[in-house]
Amino acid sequence: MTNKDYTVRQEQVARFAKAMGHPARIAILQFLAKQTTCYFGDIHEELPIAKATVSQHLKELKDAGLIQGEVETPKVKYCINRDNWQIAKALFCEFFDSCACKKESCCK
Amino acid sequence: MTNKDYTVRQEQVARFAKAMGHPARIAILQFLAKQTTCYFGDIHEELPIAKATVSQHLKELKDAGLIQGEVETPKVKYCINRDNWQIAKALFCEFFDSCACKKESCCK
DNA sequence: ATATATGTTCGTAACTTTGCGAACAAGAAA
DNA sequence: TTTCTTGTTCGCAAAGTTACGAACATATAT
Repeated sequence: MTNKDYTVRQEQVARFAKAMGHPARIAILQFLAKQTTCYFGDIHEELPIAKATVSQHLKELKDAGLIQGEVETPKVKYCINRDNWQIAKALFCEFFDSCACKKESCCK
Repeated sequence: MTNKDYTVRQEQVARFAKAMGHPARIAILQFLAKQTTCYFGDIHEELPIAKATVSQHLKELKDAGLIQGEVETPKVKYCINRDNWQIAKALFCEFFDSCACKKESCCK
C-alpha cells in the first residue's frame, strides 16, 4: 500500500510556486534583483496597486522565504533572500529536469 | 512616466507558477513525467484526494497548458504538454537567472 | 507638542480555491 | 435494455486571496 501523502519536496516546490503565482510578486522579485536600493517606496512606485496591497504581497514573499526586509527608519529596505533563492532555483531546475518526459512516454 | 502594468512575460510566469502552486498538482506533474501510461485512475490512485478534486486539479493544469488529455474510452489519458513545458522551463530558468542578485546589490 | 514621512495593520468586500459527495455522460458488456 | 466502468460536472461549504481606504505606529523634523 503506497503512501499517498505529499513529500516535503513537493510541498516546498508548491510553496515557492504559489508565492510566485501573481504577476505583482513576479514584478517585485524582478525589480529587487536589479536594484542596488530597494525601498518599499521604490517598489510601490513600480506597481499599479495600492501600498496596502504591496505590503501584503511583500509579506507573502517574505513568508515564503524568497525575500527579506530590514527597517531603516523611516524606510524599509527589501531584498532577495539569496540563500533561499538558490534553494528555490535548484528545486525548480530539478523539477523541470525530472519532468523531462521522454518522447516515448507521452501521448503524442 | 513609467508604465506600471505587468508584462506579458510576468503574467505568463505567474500563470505557470500559480498552476504549480499546489502539492497535488506538483505530484501530478511528477507522476506524469515518469509514466508510460498515465490514465486518470492511475493519477487518482496516487493522490490522497477524491476523484472530483483530482479532476479539478487536472483541469487547472490543462488550462495553464502544462498537461493535455486524450480520451481513450472509457479512460482518459493524460500527459505533459511538452511544448509548453519547454516554454515554462525556459521562462523559469531565465527568471531565476535574471534574479541572480549580485552580492553587492543586496542587503546583507 | 505637532507635524511629516514611511510603511504596516485593520476591517471589509468581492472573488477564487479547495474539497467533497451526488448526479450525470458515454461507451462497452451482459 | 440494463448494467458497469470511467471520469466529468454540479452544487455546496469552508477557507483563502486580492484589493482598497482608513487608521495606526514609529522615528524624525519643526
